[in-house]
Formats: sequence, structure tokens, C-alpha cells
Amino acid sequence: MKCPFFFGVEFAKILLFSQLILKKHFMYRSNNCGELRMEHCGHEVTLAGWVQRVRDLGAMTFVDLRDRYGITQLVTDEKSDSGIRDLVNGLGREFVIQVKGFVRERTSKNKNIATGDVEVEIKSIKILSASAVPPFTIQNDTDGGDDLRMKYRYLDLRRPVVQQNLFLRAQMAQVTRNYLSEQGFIETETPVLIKSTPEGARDFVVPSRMNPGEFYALPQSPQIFKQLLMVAGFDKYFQIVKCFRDEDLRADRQPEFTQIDCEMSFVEQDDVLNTFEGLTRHLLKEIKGIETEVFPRMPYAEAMDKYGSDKPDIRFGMLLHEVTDKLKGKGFSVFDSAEYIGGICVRGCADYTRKQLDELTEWVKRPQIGAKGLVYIKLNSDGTIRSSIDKFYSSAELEILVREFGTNPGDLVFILSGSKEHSQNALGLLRLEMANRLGLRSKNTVSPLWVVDFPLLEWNEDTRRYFAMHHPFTSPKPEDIPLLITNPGRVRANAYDLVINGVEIGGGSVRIFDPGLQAKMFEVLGFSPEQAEAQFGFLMNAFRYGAPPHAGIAFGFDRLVSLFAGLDSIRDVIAFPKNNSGRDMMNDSPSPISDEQLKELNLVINLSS
RNA sequence: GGUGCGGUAGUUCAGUUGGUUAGAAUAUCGGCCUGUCACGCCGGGGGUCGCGGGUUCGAGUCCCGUCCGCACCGCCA
Repeated sequence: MKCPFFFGVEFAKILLFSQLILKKHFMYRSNNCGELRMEHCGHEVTLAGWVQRVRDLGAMTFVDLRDRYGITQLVTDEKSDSGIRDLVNGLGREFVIQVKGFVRERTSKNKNIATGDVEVEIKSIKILSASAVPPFTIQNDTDGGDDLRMKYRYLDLRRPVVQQNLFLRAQMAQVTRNYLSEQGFIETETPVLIKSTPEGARDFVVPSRMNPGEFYALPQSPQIFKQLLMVAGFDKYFQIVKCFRDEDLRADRQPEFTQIDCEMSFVEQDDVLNTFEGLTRHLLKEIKGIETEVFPRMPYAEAMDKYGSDKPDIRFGMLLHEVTDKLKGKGFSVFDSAEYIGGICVRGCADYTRKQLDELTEWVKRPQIGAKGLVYIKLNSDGTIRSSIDKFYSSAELEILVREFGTNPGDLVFILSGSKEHSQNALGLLRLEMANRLGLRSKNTVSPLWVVDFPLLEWNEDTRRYFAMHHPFTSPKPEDIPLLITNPGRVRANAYDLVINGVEIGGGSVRIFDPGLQAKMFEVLGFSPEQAEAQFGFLMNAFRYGAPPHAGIAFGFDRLVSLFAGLDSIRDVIAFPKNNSGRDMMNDSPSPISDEQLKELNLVINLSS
């Protein structure tokens, strides 16, 4: 009793020993439900698992026994012990049972499952655990809806398709760890309870009992800590790490998500890009068996001009093309007053009916797109041109115009106009919509690219100040540093994103390591020296003691796995995800805490506002 | 904060112009069946039509409000 630790160790030893003895005499299973084949015929085996289905044919009863390895058919017939037959006929779906019996060849085989040549003739059976009738069927094509499956996620996770997604996730994490470790990266944990910072996404906060009135924040990323690891000389760091953002959710956004987070010292942008292009290609090859070419690199400005998006889907063409000069000043007031006129050419759609075109016009006028209208120009198969702006432009003018788009007979051109930023964005969305309708976004194609040279800053009209587009530690391109004073909006950053099939997989930047430049950056962002000191003083201070040049990147691991799995929602590759409102539908959290807890934390709840 | 779609049996859904006792499939329960594997056949039970209000002789259906789910916009350094 004086030394509880000693007793603890001894007790554990005894437990371990007794388990070893038990194991000698008692074995829950000799085989799993996916491995029995013809060569096992005649063997006595013990299996354990869940009852998938019972098929009672009268004199014979078949039971499909399931575990994560597969399904094995069990059978009883007239020759079986009547007690066993009663037990088997009393089984319900999802009962957990253990059976002992002999493997034998089936009279009629099932080619659809791996164990379909054999079955196990039950000699003894034990119900380890009964089951209530499950609320939905535990099979790949389940009848359960999304919210019901989330409420009973532990049952949903029994379904082989869901298990496959999580096994894929585990495999990808393993391959990533091995690859980065072999490249000399050190896996290092960083704190989960950290300091809240006002920049960027909203923080989840955690009250501190020992420090009344003060809060930790959960990390949106380990950004500052990994930079400090570089100052500490770790040189190459990585971590597969949970991050947290208190923002509204989407199919590809969860309040807690996982990143492959990295940082490297004495490197330039190309070193980071090459390393993580290597990782991505390695994963594609190892996991999917896909060999990829060198990833193209596209400046942000080009992505916006050609695709109307900073995460272009380059599986198909249909590029945006600006025609402001060609259409302005001909008396069509909508175009004459526009900053930007541009369009896309959709192959083979000149036969679209008035109804289809009206429907698309309504589609772009929805608030989510926000276009005022949609102009079309059809180049018919017979070479004639028909458009919604015929009365403003001659057919000769329109012919010159459609030639700009590389149009062939049978193609359709859509034109949008307005402010440049808004119109390009709308055209980008229309481009994706048309590609969806035409089936141009095949899940079997993998088209990665790097988007580079992002703007350093982004103007916010509401607060009338610049915000860091990536984060405040991102280095401007050296040649653009003078613009920081004269024209901050034009400064390009050494920042980069990896985009695959129009999905932003991850991004990063070369960091500022010069304290003077970092101070200048805070100034441009509107921080007073005192604010900068209060928020990031420890980082600035660290940089005074010899910071190496460094750069880093983070991949959204959930998105990467869902892309590899061919799924649109990251919830499918997360064991216990949250719903649209950030709730865990299984345990119904978040939830109120007790008055005692509140008191201990010196918190008062005020729901009046 | 906003837009759209949805909420009917355990489950997935149908339900016409507002009109008899709200249906189907599946699941479940009972019976029959020796080669099933989505077993088959016969029979039974199962509903606060999300919730609240309104219009009407009459509301699952129309109107208003509200809650919940999904997708999207804003937001997400």
C-alpha cells in the first residue's frame, strides 16, 4: 500500500499471466470469417462474429456469420442436435455468436463471396451477446438514411463499405508516416491547448479552471509551434494532427479535422513542392496504382483568368476567355457598362432548347451565383449563328467572336459580364456545372496541379483593412517587397496550394524569418507594435535568436482520403463525424454542463442576447 | 446571417384539384418449406403524416410560424 505503483505493476503481470494461461485452454476463434477455403475442408474450426442473416428452410438453416474479414456460411440440418437447431433458429440479426464445427464443401456454391465454396457444419454454438433489432440493415446497400446512420454510427461502422473507407484512411496514414520518416522528417507532437489569436478562423476556446477568466484555444493549425521547431533546429518536422475551426460546416468541412502538417528548414518553395509532390505521387502509386506525370504549376492569376477559381479542375478544358474588347461599345448597355465580359465554349450543346437555356439562366441568377443574366451564342451544325444578342451584333461580328473561343459547329458559347472578380467566379461555377451535366468530371481521372504565386494580402471592404490571404507569417516574393508600401494588394506571396480534381488538398508558404520584415508585415495588417507583441511576441522573440529560412505545407488528410475513396463528403472517411450544425448526433453533444462545473470555471451563462 | 430541397409505419418512399378506413416495399412477429445465399410461399401486428397555429363542412395535401436534416452562399488567416 505504501507503493501503489509497485502493486500496479505486479497486478498487471498477474493479469497478463492469467490471460496467457486462459489462452492455452480457451480460444475465441481459430479462424476469421473471411479465410476458409476448400483446403480447410475436414478441419474443425471455431468462428466468432455477428449474425448477418438467418435463412430457415425448414429442415435446414443457413446462417451468414460476419466479421471484418468477410462472411462464412454456417449450416444445420436434420442430423444436427435439436438443441443446436433451436438455438440457431432463435438467432436474430446482429447477435454475436461463437460456433465450433467442421468445414465442408458446399453442395451449391456461391461465386459472389470469397468463402463461397465452403460452409461450417455447426457442432456447438454459444450466444455471446444478443442484439435488439437494428434500426437499419447492416449491409453495403443499407436502407438507412444519413442522420439515422450517424445516430447509430457504431452500427453504420459495421458495414463493409464504411469499414473499407476507414481501413483506407489507416493505410494512407501509414504510407505517409513511412514516406516522410524515410525522408528524414521527425514526427513531433505540438500542444492542443494553446493561445487564442484573433486572425483567421474563429477559435474553439477552453476555460482554464486554475486561471480564472482565462481561456486556451484549440489550434487551427500547429503553425507557430512548427516554426518554433525550425528555430530549435529540427530541420524537418511532420505530424498527422487534429486541427479545429469554429466556422460553419460543409460536406468537405468538419469542426475538427486532420492535417498532414510539415515544416522544413534551409529550403525554398521548390524544395517543399518537390517533397510533397513526391509524397502525393507515392500515395497515388502505392494506394491506387496510379502513375502520374510531373504536376503542372499555375500562377494564381492564370487560374483565375482561365478557370475562374483558385482551385481549378483541370480534368477538362472549357477555359474562360475574356472578350471585353470585342463586345463593348456596340450599343448593348449591359455589356457597355461592364468591367469584364467573358465566356466559355461548351462542346456539342448548340442543340440546347429554349427551355434548357432558360433553366440555365435561372441557375446562374440564383443568389449563390448571383449573375444578372446569361447570354448564349449557338454555332449551329449548319454553320449559322443564333444568339440572344442578335439585335445588337451582326452575324459577322458574332462569327469573329465565336472564333475567339475555338468554336466548332454544334458548340454553344455562354457569356457573362459584370465586375471582373464576380464574373470570373460565376463563369467558373457555370463551367463546373456544365462539366457535371456533360459527365466530364470522372472520378477515375486524377488531375493534380500546384497553384502558386498567391496574393499576399486581401482587402476587406467591411473592416477597411488588409488581411493575410494565407497567414501573417507568409513571405512576400522578394521582388514584390517594395510594393508592401506602395501597393500592398499587388504583392505576391511565396504561397502555394495543391489542387486535385478541383479539390483544395492543401497549401503552405515560405515563411518570414527576418524579424524586421515580420514587424513590417504586422504593420501592413494593421497591428500596433503592442498588439503584435501581445499576440506573437514569443515568435518574434524567438526569431531574435537565429531563425533559419524555413517553409512548410499542410494537407487536409480527410479530403485526401475522400478523394482517394471517390467520395464527396469527408464524413464518410471519419469514424465519428459531426453533422451540419457541428453536433455529434450519436451522443448529442455539445451539451450543457452542471452548475458545479460552471462555478469551478468561474463562468456565467447568458443566453439573453 | 441567407437560399434551396426534405421531414408520412422500425426503415426507404408513394400519396392526384383539399374529400371514404393514409398505401407499397423492406424490416419485424407467427406458420409452412432439404441447398439457400436479396431464399420462397401464406398470414398478422405496426401511423400524434416533425411540432404549434390558421383557412375550410372537411387538411398528410393550402397559409403562417417553428424545430430538425441535407446541399449551397456568406464565413473558413
